[in-house]
Amino acid sequence: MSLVDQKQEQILEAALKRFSHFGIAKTTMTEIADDLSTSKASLYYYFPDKTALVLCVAESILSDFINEQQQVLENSEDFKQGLKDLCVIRVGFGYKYFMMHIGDGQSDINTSDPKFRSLIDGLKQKELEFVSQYIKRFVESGWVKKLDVQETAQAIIDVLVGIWIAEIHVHNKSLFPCERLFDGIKVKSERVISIFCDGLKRS
Amino acid sequence: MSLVDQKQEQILEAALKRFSHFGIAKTTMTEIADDLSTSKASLYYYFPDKTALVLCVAESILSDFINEQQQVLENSEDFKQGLKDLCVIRVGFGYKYFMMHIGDGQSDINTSDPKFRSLIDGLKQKELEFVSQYIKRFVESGWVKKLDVQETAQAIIDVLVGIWIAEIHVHNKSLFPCERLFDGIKVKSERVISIFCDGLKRS
DNA sequence: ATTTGACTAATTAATTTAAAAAGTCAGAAA
DNA sequence: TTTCTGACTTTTTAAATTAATTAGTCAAAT
Repeated sequence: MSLVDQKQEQILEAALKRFSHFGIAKTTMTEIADDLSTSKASLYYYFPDKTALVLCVAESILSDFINEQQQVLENSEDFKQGLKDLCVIRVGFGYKYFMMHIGDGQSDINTSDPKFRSLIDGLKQKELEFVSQYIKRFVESGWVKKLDVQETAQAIIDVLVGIWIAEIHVHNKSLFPCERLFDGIKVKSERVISIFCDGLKRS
Repeated sequence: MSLVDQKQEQILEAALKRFSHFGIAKTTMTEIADDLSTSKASLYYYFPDKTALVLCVAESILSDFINEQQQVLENSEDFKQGLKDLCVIRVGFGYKYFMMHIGDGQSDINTSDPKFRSLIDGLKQKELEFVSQYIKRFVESGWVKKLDVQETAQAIIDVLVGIWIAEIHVHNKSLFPCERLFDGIKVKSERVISIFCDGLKRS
């Protein structure tokens, strides 16, 4: 890893700390520079602007998010349990990075930025693919009945995203994430996934 | 019906028209009065304040909403079809009264108003009850397997609300409701309900 | 090649001012 | 007596102005 890359890594790390604690909007470039005992101008030597920095951090978090989910599904031999584990990972990430408001609407990120959009779209694509793949595996093993795997995968994702957003929305009075909120999301998601899986089982 | 009641009805009707077209915030008491060729002060003879008027309108809409859903379920002999019809009714109301933003977050209504809260809570209670009742009927008929009906009813509602809010959220760039958005909600809801029902079927 | 202090430009926040809407009331009309 | 209204006050909301902060630049230094 080159020296430039190392420095970039340090900056990303420092930015991530601030972003995940205070949110993107409440983090200034000067603060990140100060944390690294360097100057703001120096940051601009490594990143063209704040948006690029934010995008790098978001990309790092989100690809971890997606990869962990993929791994959990790939290593699961129990269809229902695999999807429940998926819920746990999703909630864990949501709790950890809540302040960044990546997923929900009140985002600090400019969600219409084409670079951000294409990042999100790519990850959604990948997510749809590995959930489809997961279902396909269990269709082939005979546990799940024959169906349109992609459509079904999309339905599962829709449900999880839906419960997620609805729950955050309803308990929105509290600006900060509380464990109770995320526990609620976990419980509801797992409950729905359970029924859902029964509906996919070969009868 | 007394003369006072009649006048109140007229006011509610006029208010509903404006509210559902322009939203609550963009409707003034003077405009409602003008529509009825009367004076603003006159409105205040029949309603103590704007909030009371809004609450009356909301109550009228929402109880219709709930009652139509209840009727559809009560008259359904096909478990899955009944729930799909429920989706259709929900989407229809959403489309009709979208501008009032009753359900979603960006509400023109002060959602923390205790009177509004108790109205909502009461209706949610009722909704949970008749969905539970619906499931119970099909458990007893043997079509649905034995399960905690209330928990299951809540899961169905969570899913429908979730898809609803998530979809509005994602396509939020368009300030106004478009048919495509609500078609999307309908399709996704029905798709999920279908799988869900299979999961509840006695095997 | 990398860093920096001192700079400008663009955003955001705070303050003030003006406009609009909510809400009141004494007295008129039915 | 019940219902209605114009003229009024109070409260909210919107627009305009100003001040402060932050993003982003650059010539000079390391």
